[in-house]
Amino acid sequence: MSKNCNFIEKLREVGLRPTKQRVNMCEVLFNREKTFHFTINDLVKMISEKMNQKISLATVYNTVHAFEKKGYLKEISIDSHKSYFDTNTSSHHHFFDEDTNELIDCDENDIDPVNIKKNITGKKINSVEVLIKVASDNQNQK
Amino acid sequence: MSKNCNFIEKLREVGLRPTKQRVNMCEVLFNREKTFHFTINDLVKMISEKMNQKISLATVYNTVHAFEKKGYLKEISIDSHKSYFDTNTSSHHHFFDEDTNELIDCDENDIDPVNIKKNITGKKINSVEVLIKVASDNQNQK
DNA sequence: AACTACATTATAATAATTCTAAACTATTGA
DNA sequence: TCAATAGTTTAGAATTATTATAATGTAGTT
Repeated sequence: MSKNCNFIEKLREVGLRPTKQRVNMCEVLFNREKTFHFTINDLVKMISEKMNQKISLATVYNTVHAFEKKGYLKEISIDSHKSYFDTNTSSHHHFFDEDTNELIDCDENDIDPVNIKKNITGKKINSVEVLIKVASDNQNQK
Repeated sequence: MSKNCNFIEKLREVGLRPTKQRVNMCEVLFNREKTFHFTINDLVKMISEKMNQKISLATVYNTVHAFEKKGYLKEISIDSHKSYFDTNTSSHHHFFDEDTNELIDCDENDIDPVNIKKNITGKKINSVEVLIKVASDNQNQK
């Protein structure tokens, strides 16, 4: 399990103690080919399964927020009831499939760079995010 | 108060009964020069002041959602803790000032149209929204 | 091994939103 | 005009999501 060691190192690098829960969470979140989008609920289930034992909800919240603060995760808010986290923390955009409630990364080729011509005076742009909501062609939207 | 009559008509048009609460809410929301951005909490306060009496929280939620469903309001979600409503329901983009927690409409001249080159197969685009988070130039972001 | 600081946990507390059912009101049409 | 009725408002309860608490546990250091 040299991957585990990787995660232990990575956690240490950002000043997070590599506890059993955090390493397991890393396995679930980052040991994948593709970017991963999830809700807290999704994650609790997956980690419990992976660890084969309960994990405290509070721990998942704490750890997700710790990862977010350290730049391992990014929050993507769809509406007041749907908040996702994304393991891809680079600047990129999203499709949201309203039929399946699935969040999908935009590929660089999917969308041209957003051209902001005029910014608020005296302010610096911290992020630019595009959210494209899609749904089945043959049914009513929303 | 011919404005009231306007609101009464508009409510009727979309099949909402023009109750005292709804008309007052319309006054607060739509009787303005500029687009208006607000949270539910903001709104409860403003309506109570306007009516000079309490309005039930449940009514505000109900009515905001009714207005949203009928296309009078649009929800803009910043993150899981900050959800705004916008009286400008046309397709447009936003700046979000992280210093002041203020949501600001992008003018058409502020940003070029977003060019989506490749959509999810078999899906129709329902909306495209850009959110530009800004903050003071001279202090740390986030 | 033992100390210390940080993490985890179950549970309680808080906050945001929705539900409920009783009271109320706008609309309809006799 | 007035009663019937269907939709609306309300306070408060219920639900859900998230955060706080404080006791226990664990990683890192000596």
